[in-house]
This record gives sequence, C-alpha cells and structure tokens, in this order.
Amino acid sequence: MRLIFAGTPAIAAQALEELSRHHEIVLAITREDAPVGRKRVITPSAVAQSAERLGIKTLKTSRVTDHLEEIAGANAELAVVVAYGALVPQSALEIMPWWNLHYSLLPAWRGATPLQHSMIFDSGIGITIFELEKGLDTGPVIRSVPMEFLPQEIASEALIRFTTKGTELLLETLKTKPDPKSQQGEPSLAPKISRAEAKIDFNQPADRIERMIHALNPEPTAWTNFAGQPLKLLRARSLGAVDWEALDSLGSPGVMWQDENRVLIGCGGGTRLEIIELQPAGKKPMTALEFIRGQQGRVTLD
RNA sequence: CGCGGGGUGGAGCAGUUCGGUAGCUCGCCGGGCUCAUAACCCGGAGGUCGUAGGUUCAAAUCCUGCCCCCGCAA
Repeated sequence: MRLIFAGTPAIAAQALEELSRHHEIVLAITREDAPVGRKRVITPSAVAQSAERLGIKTLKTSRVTDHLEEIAGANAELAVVVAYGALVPQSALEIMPWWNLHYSLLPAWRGATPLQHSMIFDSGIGITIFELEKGLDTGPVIRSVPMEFLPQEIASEALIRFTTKGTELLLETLKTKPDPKSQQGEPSLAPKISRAEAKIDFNQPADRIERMIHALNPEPTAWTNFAGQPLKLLRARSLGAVDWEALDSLGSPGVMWQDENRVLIGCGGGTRLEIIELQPAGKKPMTALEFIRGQQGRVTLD
C-alpha cells in the first residue's frame, strides 16, 4: 500500500520503521529541525533521521497547509499519523483518509498527553486507531485495544511498548476493510502538562503520587524542593496505607527517611511512598539510597 | 557571552570562607558470631582531591586557563 507517514519523535520513528517493512512509504512528514539540549544544537527529528536512513522522501514542516500539492502529488492511498506534533488541516484531510494512532481509549484523553493522563488517573488506558477529522481527536474509531501499565513502568517505556502494539494493530487493520464508528462515551481532555503541574504535593495519597512520578518521566518530570533546589523524582513504589498505630512524625508528608534498604516518604492519609530513583539539581540521576547516604539522615522535601 | 550547581578511594557526600598531606554513610576483601543472613563484631585494601600552570616553607583548600557532568531558562 502506498502510505504517507507523519510523525516526529522516537516512537514515531519506531512506527515508521516497522510500517516501512510492509508498505511503501512514499513520503514522511515531520517537523522542522529543532534546537536540542543545553547547547541548542539544531537536530533533525527522529523521524527525519529514520526516513533518511530508509531512503524515504521527507517533508519537514509544521504547516501542512503550505504543502498540499506535494502531499497530493505523492498519490498515497492513506496517511498514517503517529505523534506528529502539529495539526493536520481540513484541506489536507480532504486529499485522502488520515489515520492516527492515539495513546488512550478515545474519547478518553483527547489531546497531547493521553498516555500520561491515563496513567495518572488510572483510566482510559489503551490505544486507539481512528480517522482524523477536523476536531481534536474526535474522529471515528477504527480499532481500539485496552492496555495495562507494568509495575514501575514510566511513560517513555510505556510509549515504546504501546507503539509496538499499536503498529501491529495498524498493520493488521490495513489488511482489512475498516469500519469506523463514532466515538462512544464521555470525552476527557489531556492537555500538555506544565512544569508547575509536575510539582509533587505530598499531601496527596502515595498511589496517586507514584502514578504521577512515572507518568511525568521523562517529561516534564515530577519534582519537589530540597534545600531550596529542585529535586527530580524518577521512580517510586507506593506502599499504600500503613497502620495508624505505628504512624509517627516520621510519616509526615514530605519527610524522607531510610528504612532498612528502602527510602520512604510520608504522603497524605498516612500513606507511604518508597522512592527508588531521584535526581538532585546539578547531579546525575541516582538511587534514593545513594542520595540519602550522602545526606546523613533525614531529609525534608517541600 | 542567558542564570546556576558540581567534578575528593567502587557509590553518594563532608572538608574549600579563616592554606598545614583526607573524613562520613555504604560497597569491597579477610576473620568472628549465628541454623542462617542483606543483621551484628573485629581487622584490611583502595585516593597524584577533573586537568595544566601560578602564588607559598606548605594547597583538596588562594589565583589563572582548559576539559567534563548536571539543574533552571529557552
């Protein structure tokens, strides 16, 4: 099948590579080269790099509207979108059908960060292939599959796993006669998550905090303050509620202490969170045990 | 020249303000205790303090150049 592929980050490149093994990708659409890292080095997107290696013609743009002729000229039967990062305008949708791989069970979590939201709220977890239409993630559903997160799995890892599954699903679906059905259920939104929203409030229950930490890793990263500097929280395990008899000042929200070979933080409602990996400002990521050894005792986070 | 933190035995840190040859919590090796142990006790190895140069009787500590890592901002 002659396909156009649109995508930008690493998971999109992953999908592109797999799709290109089974179909003819006549054009790869991706966003313009962008500055990356502290040094702001202008770098082609992951999809641009894969497309070059695969010898696929590439269109770098964030404004599809400006390139309708080229897109139409590619004579593709279908366009597949995976994490492109920009809107596909109506004018382009009229050229051919556009399918999107979405990282939640639509209509749950329409928007930029569906997987992250489904993880934080523990609902709507899965992948959906749907046909793009004018509205944001409102198009009719072609296929959807519920998924689950693994213990301590972070968003970037889940995205890779879901992409593998999603690509399989795409390939399967491309063999069949699709029968899109309009979305059923109560929609919810998954907007981009700001750094301010990624700050952890230890008055929340440990379960919720664990899900936030994993959902926000690696972007934008859950954080808290330690000694006036940001401290990133990378990996954790909720220990749930503890017996109230044993609760003492150690368990106060935001207090971190060492309990044998674990590092714990008191959270809301008498729950406790085991911190596995973290990263202080100016330091490399390290295990919580390494961190607390260097601190010689108790630590308070705010 | 965007702002800032940091490079000290295998790990994480202290010591740098007020120069005088290195400490803490672990890990590692050996021995002991124990039915046993990630627990406890005893002993031990391991560091040209990122790098180059300067000041000094003496520098991890002061001065200068360079390399590398990271947080924030974009």
